[in-house]
Amino acid sequence: MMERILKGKIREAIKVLYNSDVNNDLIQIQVTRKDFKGDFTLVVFPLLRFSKNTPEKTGETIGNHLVSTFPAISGFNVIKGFLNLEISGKWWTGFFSEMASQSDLLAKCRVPDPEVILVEYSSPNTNKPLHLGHIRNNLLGFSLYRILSACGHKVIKTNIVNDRGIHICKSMLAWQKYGNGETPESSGMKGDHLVGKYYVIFEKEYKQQIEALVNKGMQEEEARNSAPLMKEARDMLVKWEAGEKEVMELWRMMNSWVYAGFDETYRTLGVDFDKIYYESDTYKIGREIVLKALDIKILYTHDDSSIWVDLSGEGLDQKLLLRNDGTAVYMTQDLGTAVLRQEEYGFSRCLYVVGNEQNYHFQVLKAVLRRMGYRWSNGLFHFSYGMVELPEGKMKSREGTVVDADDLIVEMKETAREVSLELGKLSEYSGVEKEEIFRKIGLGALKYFILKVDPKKNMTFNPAESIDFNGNTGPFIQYTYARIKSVFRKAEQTGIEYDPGLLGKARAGEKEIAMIKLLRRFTQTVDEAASIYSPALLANYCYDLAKEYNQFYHDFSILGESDPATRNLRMALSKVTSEVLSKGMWLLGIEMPERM
RNA sequence: GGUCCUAUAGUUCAAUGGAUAGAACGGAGGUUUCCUAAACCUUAAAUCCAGGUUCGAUUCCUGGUGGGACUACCA
Repeated sequence: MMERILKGKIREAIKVLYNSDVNNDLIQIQVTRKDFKGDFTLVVFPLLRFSKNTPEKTGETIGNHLVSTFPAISGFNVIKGFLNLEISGKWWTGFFSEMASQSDLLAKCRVPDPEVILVEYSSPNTNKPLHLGHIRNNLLGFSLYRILSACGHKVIKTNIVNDRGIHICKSMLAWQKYGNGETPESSGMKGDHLVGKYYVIFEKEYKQQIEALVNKGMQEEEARNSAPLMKEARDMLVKWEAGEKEVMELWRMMNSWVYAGFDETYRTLGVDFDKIYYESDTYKIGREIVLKALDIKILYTHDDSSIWVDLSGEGLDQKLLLRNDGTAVYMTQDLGTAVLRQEEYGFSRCLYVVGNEQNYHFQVLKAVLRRMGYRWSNGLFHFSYGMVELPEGKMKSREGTVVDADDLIVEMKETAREVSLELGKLSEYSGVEKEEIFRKIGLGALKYFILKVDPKKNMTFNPAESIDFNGNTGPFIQYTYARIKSVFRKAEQTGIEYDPGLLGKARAGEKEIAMIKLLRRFTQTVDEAASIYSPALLANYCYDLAKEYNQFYHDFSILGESDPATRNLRMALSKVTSEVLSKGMWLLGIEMPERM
């Protein structure tokens, strides 16, 4: 790594010039900004205390010393307090030959001490289909999995399905009353959508009952509780918890419909899981640990015998962990899931990909586990991401403003088809091939749009405008890739061969060196994306690289270049760029079409 | 009330405490006998306010203001 070498040389230089030992933190090396001459920049301000001189003089002195002692540095200039070091073209081409010959681009990213890391993502409710918010969740979770795996960690993708509770009973009850035995087969509906339909029917009927009661003079609060449908739903939950046969069978049947539907969505989205947990299993474990903790006086009971934890010492509140009837709440099952996972995998880190609306929940979860003495709770990390909002505000299922995941994916593919057919570049390909290309482009646009944004920020999705295929978009990067592939097809046709052996002989021009510099940043970007959990970093890197390559492609002929060494260099640059783009996008879960 | 997140061109997004705050879309204008114009080039346009720390602040700290979330015996 050039930065590290430079740091060492500069340390030596300061030792010799000023007879001082410098802390590494004070040697700040950065990539030289565009518009300035040079490759790496040393910020000299922090070193003035050693030189006891002006920034200009200090830069000058260090620059001169470096040029005379380190051959890779071919020159320098000092502007204000910035020492811009110029690295010789030979060093760059040398670096690039090495990179071009490497079979595994990510080899440098492997950490010396791999960890076992669990990533929990998706976490759907089984009473309604997935929506745009879940898409962000799934894409982030899956991409984190790929990025952390690329760094050599053993990463386990898990999903926790919220498959129990009153909300599930609502769909079940509505289906029982109004469904007339409708099934996914009989209706032709996707299972999760069918179940979601009955959830909506329940809410509609329930609302009518409340209104009727209020009109008879009842208070709204009371009406809400005494509406017949709600009573029936509660009865059903009691029966479910008691394991009553009929209810369990209905529950299993409708759940199986939902899971089949989810599986389809996951498949089209290109995400999967190594291990799926069900809340209906883990809440029992949660109950046990809560009772155990009560025995050793970590928790306390209220007058009504419900069980609580007092976290006011940690700046949090009291929190209920088990109801007075012994039934579990959300926190109970998450405690159980965490403990179960630790037993099964012995993870050192567990990432919860869950929206920022649950920040408080995860603070409490961690605090309770710590209180209970689980050391590994330190490794729990809430990967808190922002909401996806519509231009008119938050998505609300009650107001029907939810963007359905399946619909959106279909629309994306359709738009890709329209754009593509209009451009008319694919006429020679078969229907199947074309469909595959449309799919990759449509999904690529959607995925990139979501992943390029800093995860912790809320983002806006405008159905009419957000999905573009020009500019800073997935298809832009895919297009760059497809063009490179096209160059190599052309090379094959015309019999131009790429000869890596000639790389050493090429002299790189300014633009070629710019490309090399950018390519060099790939592994650093992967490392950083892993350490700060940010796929967005990688997405933006891929864009920068594609942008740079497009300029290069526009300004220079690759195959048309007559000098064999230069042509080879340009071909190598194209090849490595395509590999980096493809690998980078792969880390985001985005596929690349060979042509478009 | 308390806690957390957030505020950058008209819009959607960038910027390890560093130089002249980058892109894209949209606006205005231009490039195609040449490896894919889903591209490339030119151009106008922005750091919420007030303090503080620093040689240097969009970035860190404090206080405001605006937006969002949480503060459920829902999940």
